[in-house]
Amino acid sequence: MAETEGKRGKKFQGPKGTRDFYPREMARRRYIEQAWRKVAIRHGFDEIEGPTFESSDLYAVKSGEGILGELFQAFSGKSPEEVEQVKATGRAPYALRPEFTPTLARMFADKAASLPRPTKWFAIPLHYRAERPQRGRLREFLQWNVDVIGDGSAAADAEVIAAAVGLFRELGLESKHLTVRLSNRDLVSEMLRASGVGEASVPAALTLLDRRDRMPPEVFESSCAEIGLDPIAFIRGLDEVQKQMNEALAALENGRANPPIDRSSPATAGLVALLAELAARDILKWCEFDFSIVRGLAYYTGTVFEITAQGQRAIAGGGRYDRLIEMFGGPPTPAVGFGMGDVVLSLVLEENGLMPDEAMLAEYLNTRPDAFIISAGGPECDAAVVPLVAEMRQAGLHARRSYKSTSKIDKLLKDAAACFARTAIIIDDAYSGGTVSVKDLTDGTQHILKREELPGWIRDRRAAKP
RNA sequence: GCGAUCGUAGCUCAGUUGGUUAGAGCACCUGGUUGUGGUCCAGGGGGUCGGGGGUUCGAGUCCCCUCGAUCGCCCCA
Repeated sequence: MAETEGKRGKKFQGPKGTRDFYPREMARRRYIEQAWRKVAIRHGFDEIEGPTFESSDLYAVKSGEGILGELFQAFSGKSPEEVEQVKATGRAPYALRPEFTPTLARMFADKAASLPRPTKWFAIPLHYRAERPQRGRLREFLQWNVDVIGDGSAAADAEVIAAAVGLFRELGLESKHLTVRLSNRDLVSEMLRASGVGEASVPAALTLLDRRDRMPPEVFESSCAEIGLDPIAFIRGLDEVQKQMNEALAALENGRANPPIDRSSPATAGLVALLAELAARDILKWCEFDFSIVRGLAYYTGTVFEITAQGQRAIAGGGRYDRLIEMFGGPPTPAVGFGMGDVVLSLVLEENGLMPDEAMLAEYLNTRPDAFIISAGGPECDAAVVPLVAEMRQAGLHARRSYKSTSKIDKLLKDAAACFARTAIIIDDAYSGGTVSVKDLTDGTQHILKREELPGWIRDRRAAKP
């Protein structure tokens, strides 16, 4: 049961696959959100946001059956027709957003005429998927979406990948922790056609390749046979091109001359162009080609990639979707982007000891109190605490005090340290003369100051610290 | 949607072959009455053992159902 009857009334559990964010967890969440936002802005992306729920039809436009089955559906229940529709069809008129790309495509299509090319957008929305929760996968999660719209060049592909790598660098992750695995659907499709797969069977073949690792070899082979593909020869050919491309990547990274690559294929030429763009952004060492990456979604067109850490599900995934804006009623517009979830990212950070402790989070998130005011005298000193806190706050400082009933200085100072206050303002008998003692809790030094000097002194002191 | 394991205070756990008012550490609160920072001492609040049902003289301890978490399958936007 989700609720239990206790002496005090009902007790509820949170819904399956959701998280409660107490201050400690919230600080970690803010840390990730802030890094996402900071890095996206640094890379020239503007933040957008859309509704938490959309018309179900929006997700039906480009999705397969499986995806619709994972939707959290929503309806107002206000009109009998609506309720009837849900009963009859099992489909509600709205759904909580399972991904952001349809919203983004809709938003772009609506204002396409007035938007610059390229348009660079990012978002940090909550997403909802009615899946069975597992490690690294919940039913409600945050996802960082980064997209370049209106630029079909390899430069745009590299631009979004560079943003992902920039995020990893911001958080202290290194190329040894993560790999950006690159592929290209056009290249794989081209090779499929060259191997005798009919045009109509190419999408099925891509899906097959995507699932290759998750099915028994016999099944894979028989399925290949059905669409006229010789799996052994094809995989060998694919591996050969992959090897060539990875050699080219290594050569470029080490500043050696490019080994000869067959550039007669437009797709191969595209990959070479992508390499040059990645090199220009100094992120080659994070990347490698892996043509087994196909991505499940049908709407991907050219470059596709996944970012993985050892032993984890993908931390991010994305690619080029040049047809999607058009499908949502906009002009033909190339686009590329990726999504990165907070759940796996958190796991990877924790696994590598890169999640900051409470004190570091307070510093990074700027939540350390500037001043913690305590009384060290008689009742008149006690009475001065609240007015002084108010005074500091009016001066724009983050001021706190203790809510304990004790008058023991050591316990009050402990209270100050517990919230990582930068200074403790100690009101003692000198207060009637207009001075207080200020203890700098970061270095232990203590100073006598006039009351009116406090805000300026605290600010200067704070600015002087690294 | 399927299978496996687990579920005792806010957290980490202990609870002998079922037996008196369920324990510890940490955290939290209050004291140790003029005292300067993660010490020390004493005291206190807080669990009816995820929830429901059953077996039994008696269940946290056995059985069934259910909720949740974890791992795998499906799926993975």
